[in-house]
Amino acid sequence: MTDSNRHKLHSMLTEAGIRPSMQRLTILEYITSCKSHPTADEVYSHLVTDNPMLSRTTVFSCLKLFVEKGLVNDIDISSDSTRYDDAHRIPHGHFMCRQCHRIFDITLDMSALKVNDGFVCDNVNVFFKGLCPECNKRLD
Amino acid sequence: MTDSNRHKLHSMLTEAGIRPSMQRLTILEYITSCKSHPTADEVYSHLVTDNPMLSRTTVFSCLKLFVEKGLVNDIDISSDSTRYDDAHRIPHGHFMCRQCHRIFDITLDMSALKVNDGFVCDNVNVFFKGLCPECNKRLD
DNA sequence: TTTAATTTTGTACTCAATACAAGTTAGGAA
DNA sequence: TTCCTAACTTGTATTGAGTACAAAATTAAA
Repeated sequence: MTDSNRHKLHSMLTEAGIRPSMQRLTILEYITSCKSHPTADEVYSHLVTDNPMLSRTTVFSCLKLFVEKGLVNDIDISSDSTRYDDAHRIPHGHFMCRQCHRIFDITLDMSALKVNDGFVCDNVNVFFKGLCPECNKRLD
Repeated sequence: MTDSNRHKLHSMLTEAGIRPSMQRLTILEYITSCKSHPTADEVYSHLVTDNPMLSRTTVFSCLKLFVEKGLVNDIDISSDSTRYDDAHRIPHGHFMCRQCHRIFDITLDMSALKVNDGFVCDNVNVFFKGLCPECNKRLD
């Protein structure tokens, strides 16, 4: 991690009202640099090799905190584990392939999605399911 | 259940390629008549009072089958239990209140939501989260 | 320093969902 | 009808993502 990146992550945490710690910086660094929409256990497995003292519980609780503070989005596209995504990207939808189970970003105009009067919405998700181009070709 | 309704449910099952059974008719009848987006356990708890021999496992497996065959939609709007919704309604979005945890239908033009070329989509979900009118008023 | 508050860690636990095998039911052939 | 086979249901045991909790470690402030 570069010093400038570390400083940026540090600011993201403090601006969100989260006290920075090594664990939180490490986890946020991975989520913001990762494009695979990992589960909490995948984040843990990846980080624990270089941080042997890291606890699985810490990963779960940090990710939960990040979601509460709006730094990270949680993606409940299927009933198995929750996946996580950097919230500082242009809003987009997600596509889950039923065959390979990968998650793809889908460019969308999310601003068109409005709720009825009286409802106060702080979060929108658009989830698509089906076959990704690769799996569709393979199964043809 | 009226005879005409029973006949309609029977057709829904056979047309979806599902062999009708008492359990399947009972579960489908409840889902299609219910507007509360129940979890599998809620479906089971409600039905078991009048059907004491009904098994929790049967409810889970029937609902899973209905989703596979497109009779019912599964709503994974939060990371706790999956909720179920009649698929024979006009497509709509869902709003989950963070306070009372109820799920509300949101009228939406879902046909505007398209995926990138190459992807084959068979299912779309739009999930909103925030405060429902009642809870928003109460917390003001 | 000392103290108090916060964070991390590890273990134990919860509970939605599933695997599995035994028991039951239903449909088709003879 | 009766037999046979396949499909369905049931109950128990199990899985695994996520959480509760308390002790240990770290940090901020006085």
